[in-house]
Amino acid sequence: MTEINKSSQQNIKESNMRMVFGLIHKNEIISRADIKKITSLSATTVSSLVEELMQEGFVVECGMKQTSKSGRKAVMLRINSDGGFFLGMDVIKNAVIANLCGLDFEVKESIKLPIEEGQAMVMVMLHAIGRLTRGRKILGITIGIPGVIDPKTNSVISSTILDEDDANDMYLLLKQAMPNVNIYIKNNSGLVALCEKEFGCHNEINNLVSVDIDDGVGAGVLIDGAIYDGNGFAGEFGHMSVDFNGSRCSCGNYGCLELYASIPRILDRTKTNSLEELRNKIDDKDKKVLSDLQLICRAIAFGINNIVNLIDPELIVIGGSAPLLGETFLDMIREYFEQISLIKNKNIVFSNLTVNPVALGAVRYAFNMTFGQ
Amino acid sequence: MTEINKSSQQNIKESNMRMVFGLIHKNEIISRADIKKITSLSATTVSSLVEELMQEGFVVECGMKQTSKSGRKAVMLRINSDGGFFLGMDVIKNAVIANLCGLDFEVKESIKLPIEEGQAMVMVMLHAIGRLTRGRKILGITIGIPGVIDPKTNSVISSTILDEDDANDMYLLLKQAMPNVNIYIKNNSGLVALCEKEFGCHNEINNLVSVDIDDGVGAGVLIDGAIYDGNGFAGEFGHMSVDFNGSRCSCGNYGCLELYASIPRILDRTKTNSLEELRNKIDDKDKKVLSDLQLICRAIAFGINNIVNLIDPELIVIGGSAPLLGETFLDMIREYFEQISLIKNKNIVFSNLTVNPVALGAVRYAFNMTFGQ
DNA sequence: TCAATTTGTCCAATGAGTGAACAAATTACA
DNA sequence: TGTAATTTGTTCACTCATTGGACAAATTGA
Repeated sequence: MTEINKSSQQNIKESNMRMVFGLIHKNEIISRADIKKITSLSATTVSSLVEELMQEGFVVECGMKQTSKSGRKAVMLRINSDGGFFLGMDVIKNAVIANLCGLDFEVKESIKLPIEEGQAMVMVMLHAIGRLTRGRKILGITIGIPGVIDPKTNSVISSTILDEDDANDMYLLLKQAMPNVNIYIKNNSGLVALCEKEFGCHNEINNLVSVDIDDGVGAGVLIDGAIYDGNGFAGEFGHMSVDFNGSRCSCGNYGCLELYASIPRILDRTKTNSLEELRNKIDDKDKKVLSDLQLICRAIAFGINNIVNLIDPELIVIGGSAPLLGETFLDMIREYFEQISLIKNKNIVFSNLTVNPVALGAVRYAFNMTFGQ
Repeated sequence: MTEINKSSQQNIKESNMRMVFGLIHKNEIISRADIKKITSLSATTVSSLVEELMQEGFVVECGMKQTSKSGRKAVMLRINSDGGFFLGMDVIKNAVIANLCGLDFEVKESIKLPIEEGQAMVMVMLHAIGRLTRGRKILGITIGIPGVIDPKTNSVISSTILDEDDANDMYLLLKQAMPNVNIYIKNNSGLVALCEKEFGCHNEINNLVSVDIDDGVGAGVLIDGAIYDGNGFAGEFGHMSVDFNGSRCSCGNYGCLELYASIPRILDRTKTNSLEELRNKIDDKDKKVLSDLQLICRAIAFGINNIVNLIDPELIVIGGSAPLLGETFLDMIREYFEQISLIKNKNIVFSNLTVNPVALGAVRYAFNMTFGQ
């Protein structure tokens, strides 16, 4: 028999509690009366929900403030940033980066542990978790991995950087170490997309694609505010083809975007040795380099246009190392895009995040799973 | 101030009511006791919800049946197929096709009204609505349109077949004629995708893309069981490029899939005059035709692979006129796909629907909006 | 100083869901 | 045939989240 989720009074309370918490979180400081006005919950309900949030240590009162022309001052409420902590991890080829954040998403502590040759990756992760979580109220942990994860079982199906043992046992070993904490394993590209939505200063955009240009080319897809994984393989943007007569890629496809637009390929084609050198030549308007970049930017524009023609997101954010190349590079992409696109004036921007977007996205993911987006 | 939706007891009831109705609908006949077991609602609640559904005329009792080894027979429940009606419309270049269905989705009545030169399309639609709805309890109407619709206002932003007046006033005029009925205006490709999910015999698949190959090439995107419109332009699959060195398309892009895979282009390239002729030549293993089809099928495979690398749906359903070409055609596409894909054994099938998928999808959309999916 | 306003708590009432008790219907078996 | 066991579905008293009204406290303005 199928299991179905019935609704009960607990659902109402949880949902309203999340809403109230979300409001306090978003508004920095707010009074019970204003929460009542915004939510149209009754004063009684607001008071009782706030009371419970204070009991749990998530919310604190912070003085009185005049909020209207006349009448009694209001007691202001704010998040207690130390009321609970989330841990977000970015697992890369030879290191594990772990950030610990409070409820205000400020990074309280951050460590980067190298992974030595032959060392089991999971052990390094456990070490990082041990160091950051000691004695703290941990509400959730998210691990960002380059690879395919089965969303149902949390198991890593395939990854370019994990060996089989690491992939198989990861979730269980982590869960064993932190049995009372929710642990999420997510593809890193999706976390970047979430980070862009939540911290990228794009206001209230819920459908976006983040394009990551680095050693490889990937994409994170955000739909209705949530990371979209498809069957686990969503976001393999680097292996979208823009030329079915192009050369063969290691993935088996022909004319993949990654063959044009990964950083190594870009350096190769422009005959430069580093991003700094390339950036300087772009800024110096080096004719040869600008001409070499044409094909690259055109390929990227075709890739983005293919995304737009399929899922028409509100925003495309280009991140990874690409922003280091400067606005000229972006403008070239935009120009090609406008030439070929059915939908004009699409919002295509560089990421303006200065933090590690995987680790911070990971923290935010755990937060959203705990408190609702 | 932002408006936010609070939860109340009414939400619980509505949600549970939908669940119970959905169960009865899905199981054809079922007893209160079985509903209790499946939902884990209390017997009291099940009885009271069923009572209300019967009052509204959506559900009827239909005799007793032994459902277990021993004990009292159970009173069986089923949907009252005449308890309410939905109207779904497929608006094409020169005609309006309207289907009226009861709660069992059987087509009770269907009409196709031609649109004469110079006639206002909305008038024809109103005429169809008038004829089919008279004296019936209408629960919802969905109009399927080839074009871009603003999901917030229900207004048609652009369409290849509607003139400006028709596009602007459509929703308001329809609403005026049927003020008490919910009216939805949706892009036709999305409705096809929904129809495939609900009636295409693909069990429990919630992420799929339907590819429509006809005069044009389009796609409907279904994500988590719901039609995904993006900003309104999602599904312009025909203008995905597979060759950035290809010839220019009327849309401004180069190497669009539509230049290879629309039915007119297919007939053109294979030098045949009709789909029947082409089908016969394929079945006769005409070497020339099979060779001409290679490029077409390869282009389609590249397009599908691009979809898969971006959103990795569980299933790709190819519909429109393409299934008339037979399994050989599909196998050629699959073969090319396997050669180039990162993700193997993707489910790519022909549509097996024999009904008008836009009109039926439209009915289902209105149903889902009323009773929840 | 008093009226008006605003904040936030207390209290009785509403309504959705629950579990226990129970009557009715049916099978199994002595 | 009669009785025990099982199953179905209803009635009733109870729980819990939310609500609206009453009310006290705090504050402004006249």
